Amino acid sequence: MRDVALRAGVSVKTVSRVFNDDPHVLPETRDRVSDALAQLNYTPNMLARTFRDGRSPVIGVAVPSISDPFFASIVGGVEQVASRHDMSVVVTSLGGEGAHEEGRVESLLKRQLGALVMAPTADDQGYLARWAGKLPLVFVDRPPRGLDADCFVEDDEGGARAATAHLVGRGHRRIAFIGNSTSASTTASRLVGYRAALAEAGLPADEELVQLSSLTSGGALRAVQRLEALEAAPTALFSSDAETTMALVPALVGRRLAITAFGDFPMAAMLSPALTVVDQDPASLGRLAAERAVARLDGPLESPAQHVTLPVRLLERSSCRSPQDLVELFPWTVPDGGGRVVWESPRP
Amino acid sequence: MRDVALRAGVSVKTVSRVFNDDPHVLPETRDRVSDALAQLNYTPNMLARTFRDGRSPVIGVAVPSISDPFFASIVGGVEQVASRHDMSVVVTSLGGEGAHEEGRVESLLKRQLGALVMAPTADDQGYLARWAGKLPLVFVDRPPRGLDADCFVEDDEGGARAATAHLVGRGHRRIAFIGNSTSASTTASRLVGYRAALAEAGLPADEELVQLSSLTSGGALRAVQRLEALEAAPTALFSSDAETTMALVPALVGRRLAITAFGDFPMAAMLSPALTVVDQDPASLGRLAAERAVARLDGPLESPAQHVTLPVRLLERSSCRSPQDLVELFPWTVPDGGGRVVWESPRP
DNA sequence: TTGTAAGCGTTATCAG
DNA sequence: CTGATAACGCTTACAA
Repeated sequence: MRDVALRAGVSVKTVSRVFNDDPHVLPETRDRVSDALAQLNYTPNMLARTFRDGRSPVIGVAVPSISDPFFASIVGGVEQVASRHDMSVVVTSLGGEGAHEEGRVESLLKRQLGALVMAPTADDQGYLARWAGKLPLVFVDRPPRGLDADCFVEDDEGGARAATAHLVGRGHRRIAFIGNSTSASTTASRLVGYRAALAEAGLPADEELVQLSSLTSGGALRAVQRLEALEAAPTALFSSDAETTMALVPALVGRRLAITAFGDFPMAAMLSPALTVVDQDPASLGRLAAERAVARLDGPLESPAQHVTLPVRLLERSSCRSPQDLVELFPWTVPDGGGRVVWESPRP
Repeated sequence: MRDVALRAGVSVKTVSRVFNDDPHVLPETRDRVSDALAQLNYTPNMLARTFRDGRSPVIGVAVPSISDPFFASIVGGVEQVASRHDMSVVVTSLGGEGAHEEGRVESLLKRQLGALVMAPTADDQGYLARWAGKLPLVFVDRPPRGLDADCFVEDDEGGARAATAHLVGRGHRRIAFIGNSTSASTTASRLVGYRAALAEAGLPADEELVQLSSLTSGGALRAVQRLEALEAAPTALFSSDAETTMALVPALVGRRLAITAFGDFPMAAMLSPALTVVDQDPASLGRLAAERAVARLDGPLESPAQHVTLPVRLLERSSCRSPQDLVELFPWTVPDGGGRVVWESPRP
């Protein structure tokens, strides 16, 4: 920039003005500077600009796993809004366990983010209190614990209750709940909804029917086997999240069960039978969170936190027959661990 | 930081030293500073540090769409490596069309990225020449055009040839190619592979059988209908990418065709029939690209560009019967546009 | 309309 | 071992 100023015979401040389209520059001067700019093909150093005003035009996004399609959609939504506001998006995966959350998030925060959007994995976000006044913190999918902040979640309890009631309406009386650990608050809320539906139908809440399995396909299979071994085995399943459902599907091959799941996912409609699911809208979640963050950035940081619950919809497909009418699930598929390698690229 | 120095009765430089574990500090001084640090709960300003050394510890990732599971996995791979090296990841979606590429990428670059990993969508990356000397540029999935740079792609041609040959081996003689626009170099290479397989089998290259459809499910359906209307309709399809395949699946409901696809995707093994696919490894692609970027960051920027082609594998599942033995595809599914809404959360 | 000076938070340099 | 000073590139406040 100094070089440009020198070449154009002006001060650096004038160069800065030209760059920022400050109207108080003589057209003639402007041209001279523009020429110099072009000749040296000067690129402004955003880092310096950013440093100067102390906050970077960056929205941080922290999610359990960036490669999970659900969270990838949230990130996509955030990115869409961010780019409209000339902000970038930095992402961080937290891992499922919550152990890394604080470290990962703190290291993001140290970079003077403009705002943070996060789906927490740890049990407590109290450590964020010291940041709360400095930048907008917006939670998505899961509310914060030990901290009050803006939050966009979906109607976990209502959706789970509707999905369970749907199975009850089909005549099922033994309905299992399968989900990952209740450390995720979404799972806890869905469990509440599930139990509410059973209670409303006057069905007993049998704890044996609640399986908090790990998310591997092996774990899902074991959970299903435990359920089958029960004296009064369930005729239907409610799966608490898309990740669990995807792990569960291979375990259900050839079995006879009805199933309803929280969370749609690619190809759920093309399975055989097509899965009846509670449909969420992760992209909107991301967009709304980002918009809230941007609004806080412009306006006052301190107004009371908003807690928004987005509606979800129960999408009926064909996976919920009545107990008498149950059919084999996924009858055509071959549960061979994903296929047989019949060719491979030659290695160099 | 000045406050800390004041409180500890030392200079800011000493505070800095304590912070950076500089050994040349008396233990006693160190303790005093540490106390002050804790009491004021000082947080180092990474932005300033970063500004000072002129380059930010950030890897930029530019992909067509962050919410596409394939690219989300690439981002996940990059992020994994980045976090091992204490770097963050900023992501940007380019959109399928290439029109926004230059703008989006330039605005990333202006932020003094440490390195850039990208899957280009435009026809030409010549505009990046001025950046090539300043930071590592690493391409993934698709090679750059109009620029030489490090590049990690998968064996598109070989995989497509194997997948097509697999269909030929099952007795198919009329095999269609469906993909998105050949502006993506991956599609172009796969088309080459497809043609090579036909040529090797002595089959004619009928241009009517090559359908470059748009990626919507309606577009896929029209492409299939055009193929069916052909005088000599195909008995088998080769789908050129996962996005196309996912759009295609609903269009194939109840039809009789064999199908092979480039690119695995969640639940492909659970469709009925399970899809035979060319399996890629996007997470590795991302990891390798990031590792290369980091290596260039440490070592010399200027060594010759490396072009690496990763092997792919053909995963046989059940979607490739012989023409005589063809069955209805996805017979159980209900092509009702994804389901019927039977319940919705009450709106506030 | 243009220029000067100061400062954002950190670290390298070099002197003490 | 510790400290003063300058510098990174840019912009704001103020002066000319």
